[in-house]
Amino acid sequence: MVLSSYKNEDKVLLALDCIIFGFDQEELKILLVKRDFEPEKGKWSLIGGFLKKEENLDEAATRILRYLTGLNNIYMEQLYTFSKVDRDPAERTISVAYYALIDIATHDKALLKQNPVQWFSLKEAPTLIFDHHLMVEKAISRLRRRALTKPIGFELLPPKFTMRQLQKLYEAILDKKLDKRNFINKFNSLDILIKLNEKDMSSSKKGAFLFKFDEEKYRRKVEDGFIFKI
Amino acid sequence: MVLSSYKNEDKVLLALDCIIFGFDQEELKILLVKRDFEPEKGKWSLIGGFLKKEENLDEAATRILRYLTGLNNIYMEQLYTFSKVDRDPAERTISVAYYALIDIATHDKALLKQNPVQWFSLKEAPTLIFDHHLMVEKAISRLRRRALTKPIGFELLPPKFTMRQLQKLYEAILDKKLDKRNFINKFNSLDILIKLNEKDMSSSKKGAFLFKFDEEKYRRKVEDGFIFKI
DNA sequence: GGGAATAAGTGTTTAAATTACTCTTTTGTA
DNA sequence: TACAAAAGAGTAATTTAAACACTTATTCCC
Repeated sequence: MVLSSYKNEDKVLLALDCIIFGFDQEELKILLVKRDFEPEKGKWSLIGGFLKKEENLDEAATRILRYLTGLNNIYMEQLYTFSKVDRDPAERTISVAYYALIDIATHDKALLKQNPVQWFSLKEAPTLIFDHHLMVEKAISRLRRRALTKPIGFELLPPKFTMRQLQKLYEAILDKKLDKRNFINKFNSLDILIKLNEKDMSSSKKGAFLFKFDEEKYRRKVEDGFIFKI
Repeated sequence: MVLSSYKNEDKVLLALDCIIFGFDQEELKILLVKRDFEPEKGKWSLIGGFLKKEENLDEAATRILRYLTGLNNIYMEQLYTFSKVDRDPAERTISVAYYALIDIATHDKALLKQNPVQWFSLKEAPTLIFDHHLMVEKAISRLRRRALTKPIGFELLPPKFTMRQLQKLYEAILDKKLDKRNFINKFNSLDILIKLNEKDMSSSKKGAFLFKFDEEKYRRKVEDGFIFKI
């Protein structure tokens, strides 16, 4: 059985579901869609789709996300494959979960065109169909760990951001308050940010300097054995 | 397409492949099988099989492993799902990789009955079929990270082991030398080992005390917020 | 124009964790 | 009985993490 040819094996439907994280300067959000077909029509769900014969999973996830947001170049990562026998009551499907990170401010216009999708704060998200809550839970815990060892947080911010925004993002991801001075000292010691000669005046009278992530410098440091660890 | 019913979607073959790690008191090994069917008949491969309609992936991985080793209660964890379109030249298959940890000494007899399987040291393993080398690579890096934050190493040791054996295991997993005193101090401070009133006399004249992992104590500590970190 | 309000920006001290490091003990075997 | 072979045990130095509070710049309002 295990060691035999595979002519007579069962085939299955392979779905993909995307946990799309966004950040709005205050809290982490996820993008959900109101399902417009059975089963579970009218309920909130992760964005999903099915794998096609001619594509691999990363490509399928990208296609599904682009179909929804109209955007390429989104950070995505495969999360886990969910396979409970009756997870979808309509038909046996296995679902590979991906998570994506996008900056809400930059991408909101494209999304707003799509009627049935909506951002929900993590803490106020509605009940989801199937096992989607498990997927979200696992995605949060992966994001939390990943944010400490890879600079993926920048995917959730605009290209230029203040230190305050960066700190608030990490506080949202880790769900705990951080000390301002320690945070800034730590990040400065990593030496992967470029301080711009520009201030953001929207949040204070003094104005806060804008920074951007120095992707090239980061890459070079990694090549030299540097490990990002906040 | 994404938001439509799923009557007409493509179905695929869903395979599983298991990276089985073992430890023989000196180095990390993986268990491979000589493939006895086409394609790639006669070449070395990970242990694999296909998902059946009535089981989920964890169950399938357990079944496949039991079929091979005759054993239950093996530590297994889902690793990643591989989906390159032409990864299997015979037919489009998606493969979910699992990795398992077993103590070679305890389980070797059962394995020896199975002719086509063989242990290979990681550094001397033969070329593998398909994308199995990617699976192994990813499994090693997962194991390496996991071993630092979960006491999974004990799965690779006999129930009773010496401090020396434990250290050698960690050295094998992390692929670097560790300082004997620091290692022992660190582990003692975790306070999850039971020192037995028994010595292993096989490796020295003085004899080395045997220890065992206190699973119950570990569980209780975790409940109190303890995080294993070596 | 002066003062109040608001958030930005900045270092030091203390505690904790990690690393580096070597000699003595035990006991079986020659 | 002495030699070989691995076990066992503690301290000092360094690095990293955590706690902590005041000054500065600017706008807005009076």
